[in-house]
Amino acid sequence: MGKKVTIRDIARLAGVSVTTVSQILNGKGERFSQKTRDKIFKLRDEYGYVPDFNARSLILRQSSSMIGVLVPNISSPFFGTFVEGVQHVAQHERMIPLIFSADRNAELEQNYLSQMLERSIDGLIIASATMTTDTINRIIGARDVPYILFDQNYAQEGTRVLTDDYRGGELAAQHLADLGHKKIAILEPNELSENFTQRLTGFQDCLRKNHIELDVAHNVIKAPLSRRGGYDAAAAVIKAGVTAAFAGNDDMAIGLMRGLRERGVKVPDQISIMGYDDIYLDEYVSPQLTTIRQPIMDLGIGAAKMLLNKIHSDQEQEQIQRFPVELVQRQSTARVR
Amino acid sequence: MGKKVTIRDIARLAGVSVTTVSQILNGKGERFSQKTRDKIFKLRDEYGYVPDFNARSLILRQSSSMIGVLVPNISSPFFGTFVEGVQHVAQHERMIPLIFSADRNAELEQNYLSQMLERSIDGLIIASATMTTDTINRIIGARDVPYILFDQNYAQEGTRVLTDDYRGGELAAQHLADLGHKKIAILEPNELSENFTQRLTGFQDCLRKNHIELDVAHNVIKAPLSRRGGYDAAAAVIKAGVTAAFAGNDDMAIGLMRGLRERGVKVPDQISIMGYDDIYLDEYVSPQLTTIRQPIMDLGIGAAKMLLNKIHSDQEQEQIQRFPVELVQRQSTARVR
DNA sequence: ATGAAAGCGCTAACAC
DNA sequence: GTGTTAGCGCTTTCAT
Repeated sequence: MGKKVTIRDIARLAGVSVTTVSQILNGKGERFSQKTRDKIFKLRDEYGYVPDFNARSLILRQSSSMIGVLVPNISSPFFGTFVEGVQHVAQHERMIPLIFSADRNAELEQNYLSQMLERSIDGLIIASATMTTDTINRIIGARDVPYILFDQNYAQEGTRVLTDDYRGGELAAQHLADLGHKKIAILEPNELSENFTQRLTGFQDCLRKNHIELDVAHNVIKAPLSRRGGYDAAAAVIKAGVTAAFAGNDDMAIGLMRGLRERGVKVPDQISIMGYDDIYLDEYVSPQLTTIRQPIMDLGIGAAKMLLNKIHSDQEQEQIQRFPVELVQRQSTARVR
Repeated sequence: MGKKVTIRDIARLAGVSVTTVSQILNGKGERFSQKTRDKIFKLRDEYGYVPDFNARSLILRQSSSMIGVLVPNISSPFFGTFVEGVQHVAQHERMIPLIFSADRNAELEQNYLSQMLERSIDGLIIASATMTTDTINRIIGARDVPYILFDQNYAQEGTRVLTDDYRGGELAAQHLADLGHKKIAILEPNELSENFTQRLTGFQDCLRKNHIELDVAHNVIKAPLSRRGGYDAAAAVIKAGVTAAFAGNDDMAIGLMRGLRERGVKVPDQISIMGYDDIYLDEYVSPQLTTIRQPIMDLGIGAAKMLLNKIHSDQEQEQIQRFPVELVQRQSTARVR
């Protein structure tokens, strides 16, 4: 790496003290002669001197100015967009986001979490598929690191950004009910994180209100929350003999549509499909996907702002920021016939 | 934030010296009595003591163990997947990737670059849409930070991972030629980065070999490299009266297909569409997209490995790692009629 | 078995 | 105008 040049090297080379160099280079050099100043700057450029980040932050007791972001899957449109929102806010405050994609792997998640903590991160945004608040708190330990929960969590407490999942479920159910569907299937993940529980409760409550019975034994289909998961569940959906299906998220819905297409089932003519999230792809698949929109980018922005706020104000109090959802009606749902 | 507990606090609390604490906590405490050791560990847990990262790396002269990754757009399937590849390798070596999505914004890119450099990053992977190697070198300055170039760069030099873009262009052209297409349009971005130049040269050379004329004046359509860009270019493609179009990347192709669909043009019956990249969506759109496959995840893995290698071995020598491309034939292309 | 002391590279009171 | 000095929190050599 080539030995690093230190402030002392520069001082020696210039025949001045380190103070002089330090002050001048930090823009506090008014009191030094122009000649000295020029010399120092010249030397710095010549030798490519850069202050050691560690030494500097050690003495200035700066925070690391880093926030951690833990998501299941950065290459998904949903989390990719979310992260862009976070990054946008962070950049604004010259905070660096450490982004980790842990692929729903518990060990990896905890691993990343520890690594971030070691680096004395200022705060965390966690969309963990596996960790409970207990686990998180245990790893954080006595450190005073604020965190914001988001999306897939097994938590009913803690500061977090939420969307109105119950309402989202209702909107979806009402939409299908309005179209006259009576036989409806649900695709949901094996482990129900809090947001899914809400969403499904809203969905089922609303069906009931419309006097529609959900055949829980046959029409609640478990599948991974992914395109692949939806794709593989196509057979089960067909077998269920339903006229509509509500997928856990858009990825899943898009996979399901592909699976149905390959089996010769027409969407929405034979089966209506609803997703959830409103990822940017929805408009590009065919038929365009009807879904419940979450303001994904805003969620990222909101989470980041909330976290920064918490970092700066140091208030213990639990906060919850709630975002609205809405029905986005496109082409994958139609009146039953 | 709560005052941080230092090693001295622990030492004082335990009634021992800082040496004792340091040694024991760093697993070099064999020489101390079991009783002391227990006491120290207990105190650490009780007070949540964690060594200060800066102080520690200052004295241990550790590197930051961070690598920077600069991409145009983290929420795109292409770069998302690439980044996952990078992260995979980094994790393995306990390196932390700093991931920045700069949205093809020159100022932002340089900003991020500086920020990373300030934090004495160990190396960089740059898929910059705007910076030349000159700009990069200028910002890096005298620092000895290795970097790997990737994808969109205006560079014909420097250590980098490449795919055989010329060959990819050829494969695409040959495929369309084989299907009997004579009237072909190209969708390309306004600024041609090196990989695009190669790709298009390969494409055109191959057309020529097949005695197909490309009407450069009308059938080379400029559009942003995005779904939106492709979507908006649909009218121009129709107007060009071609039987096939080769889009700059899959995102663009997917947008284009949507645009054509909305205008009642059937793909591939009326117009065949080819993309480039083989992002994971290609199989989920309808018709499934024919494309030239780049091994995206492998590129990420390769770039990261190469960078780590360069960081550790400190060799100046320019290296190039080349990855193969291949034709993936799906449903968006068909024999002309 | 334990500790004193030096020093990593830097900044900032406080001299001179 | 410029330098001396005292740390920041930590690890490590070398005594004791």
